[in-house]
Amino acid sequence: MPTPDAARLIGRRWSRRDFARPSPALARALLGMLLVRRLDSGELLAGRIVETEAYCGVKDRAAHSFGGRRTPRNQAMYSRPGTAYVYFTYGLHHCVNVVCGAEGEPVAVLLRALEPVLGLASMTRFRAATTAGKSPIPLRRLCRGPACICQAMGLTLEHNGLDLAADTRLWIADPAGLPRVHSRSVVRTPRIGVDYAGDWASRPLRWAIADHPCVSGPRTRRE
DNA sequence: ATGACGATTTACT
DNA sequence: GTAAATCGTCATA
Repeated sequence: MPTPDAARLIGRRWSRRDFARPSPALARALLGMLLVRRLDSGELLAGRIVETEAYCGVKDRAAHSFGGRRTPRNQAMYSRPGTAYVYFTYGLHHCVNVVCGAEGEPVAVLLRALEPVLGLASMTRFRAATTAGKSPIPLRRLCRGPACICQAMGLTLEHNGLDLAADTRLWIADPAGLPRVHSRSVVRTPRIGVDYAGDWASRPLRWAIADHPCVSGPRTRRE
């Protein structure tokens, strides 16, 4: 069971309307929020979101829903705002997205990095179990990268389609005790790993907290 | 039925 | 810097 301390830290859970906005707006708004997971054991895992990417639907060549493509894999993108879209890629990795926008509009925000907040020991175990790494994983690397988030939090296709606005195992929360992310410390860059996406590849649709040690990719600099 | 390819991570030269 | 790991998904036939 969550301790009173944990409950206070986690703060207000996001509801449906919090998710119902365009993906760039959501990508910015998610910075500083918590991704919270409750394990079957009752233990809580949580990480503060420090890096996101917006995917803009049918017109976005980098999006899985580009051109209105709708397949068994990406059908969660067409669900209500607040749905979790988890997909499997490269034969070994999972990534988690937050579906947003209007009902049925296939837009989403990819969670790329978290600062671990609760359940660090379990996250470390989950990561070690999937990576078979030799050296211990430093805290800043626990959730640095979209597939690392899923490893650390134990997210798989089982969690695809969960309703973050209602499910008891996975949700987004506005933390009570953590500082708000000021616009001065936010950087925007092109998205990572979408070089195939033509002119959409260079659009600044990645958001991150500048100079945060848990952010993936090249070092981000404050503007 | 077949083949190409990932919204990645890690290790290594 | 480059490459390997590894397989579900999707487009084509």
